[in-house]
Amino acid sequence: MRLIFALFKFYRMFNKRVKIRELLAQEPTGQEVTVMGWVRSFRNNQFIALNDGSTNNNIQVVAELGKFDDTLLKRITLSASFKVKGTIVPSLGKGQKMDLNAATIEVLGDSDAEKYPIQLRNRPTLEYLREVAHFRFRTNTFGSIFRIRHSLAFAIHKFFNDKGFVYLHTPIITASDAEGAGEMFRVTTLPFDEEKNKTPRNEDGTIDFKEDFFGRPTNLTVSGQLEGELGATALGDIYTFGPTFRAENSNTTRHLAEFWMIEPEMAFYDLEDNMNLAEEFIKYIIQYAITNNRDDLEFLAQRLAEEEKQLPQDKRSDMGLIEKLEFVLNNNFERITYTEAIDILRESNHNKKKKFQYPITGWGMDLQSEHERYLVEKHFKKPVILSNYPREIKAFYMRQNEDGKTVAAMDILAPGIGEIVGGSQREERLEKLEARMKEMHIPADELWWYLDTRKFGSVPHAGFGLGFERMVQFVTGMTNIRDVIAFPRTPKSAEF
RNA sequence: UCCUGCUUAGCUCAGUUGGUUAGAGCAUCUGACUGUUAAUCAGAGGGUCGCUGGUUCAAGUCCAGCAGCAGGAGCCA
Repeated sequence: MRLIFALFKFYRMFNKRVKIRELLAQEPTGQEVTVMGWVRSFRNNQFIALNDGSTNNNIQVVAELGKFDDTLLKRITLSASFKVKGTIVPSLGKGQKMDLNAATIEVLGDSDAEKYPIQLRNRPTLEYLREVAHFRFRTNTFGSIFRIRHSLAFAIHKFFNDKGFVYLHTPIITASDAEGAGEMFRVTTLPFDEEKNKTPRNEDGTIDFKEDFFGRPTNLTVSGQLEGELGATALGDIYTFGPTFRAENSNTTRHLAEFWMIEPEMAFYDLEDNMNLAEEFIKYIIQYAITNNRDDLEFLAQRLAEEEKQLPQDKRSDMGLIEKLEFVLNNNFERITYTEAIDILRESNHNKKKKFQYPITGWGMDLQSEHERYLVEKHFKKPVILSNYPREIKAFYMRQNEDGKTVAAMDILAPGIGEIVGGSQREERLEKLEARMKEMHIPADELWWYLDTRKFGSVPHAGFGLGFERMVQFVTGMTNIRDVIAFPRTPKSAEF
């Protein structure tokens, strides 16, 4: 019995695939292993750099000269896939600590080098890689980005789970058109062939949505917040983490038509509790990535440093990527009110020299990107939490402050990214909420279910939304949001 | 949606004031070499100059329209 077990163990040792990340952490002691992966480079007709996606580091497979026939060697091309069995020994070369001396090399899938769109030595641009998004995963840059993206997503669930939050799945398809968070994508099964006039019509010529799948107009969600509040006012603390859709014609480095958002919503929280949670949350997930993705962050830090070398001096960052993240961890976010922000901006030399494209007209104005950037990047040089905005420039559901002018809103602004979190304490007083909805022409009858939370055991509560891709941008240092999501959806672009 | 810019070989880019046959590096292919490290060396093939129209004896180059992409703005996360 013991012999069978030993044989089995030996068999497994020799045949079970080991991930390259695990293998490289071991010491080379002549162990027999099987690895599988894709060819990154084939040097000297003898050395195969094999990568399996578990890390940017490759295992160097040594195919001893004369041991394998030419027809096999010809098939070792960029991105071809292989199963290699052999022995791990200390490397004779200088670039790596171990070699895999191949006993057998088995082709899993050929890769026609003439047609393969990415040549790693060519330094393909990020723009080009977006056009071959199905292959950009095979580059070091995107390998690192997507492993970090995964870590951040996992850390988010861990953070909230450890705090006893309930992960709530709010709907992707919503009937509510009243959230006011931007243009929506219509969801319908109605035919829209205008020529044949198949679209069902009412007598007055408008479209008859009673014939539609849900019997009413429906859209893709722009936010799970309102539904989230229903959960929070029963379960206590909830968070959502799902896709969100905005049909805005936005062409910027920080907008997507389909993106992922985290929206925690907490009963019995006030604005300050909300800010404390958001700051702790952001620091936690950054710390998680630093602890668990050191190699990938170092790779991206180097990539960013090289990219910035091409920029003029004044556009380069003061800190390296990892330095920047550690700085964020080790310092409190600056907390100021909107009113204080306006004062700072008004008194700034930048304003006095009339360098703002949009002048500081005074209290009540909406802050432009350039103003936010000035506060975060020039004045404080760290993340800033802005709170208590004028009620006129904020959403209907935000809690009205006693001054009658402001609401208990808070935005977190991050250097290089801008607004990364938007949140508020919610208006829990029915009369105040209804009055505000009336002023802002929000149809109360469509939101009867939302208002009910204020009629039956209403409680103070608060929440915020964090744009996941913007967070990934901040951690990876990628300047374009399209490079931190696997398959970006932007205006005129939905390939793959 | 607005403003600005870009579009030349598989990729990254040169291409002068409009002038004969549009170049380079890398990649690819062929050969050589063999402890390489983005391997190296030699040779070869590879182009509808984004699309449509215009100006001109002549357009990669000038003009207009369109498309796509990028950056900035707005909207926002």
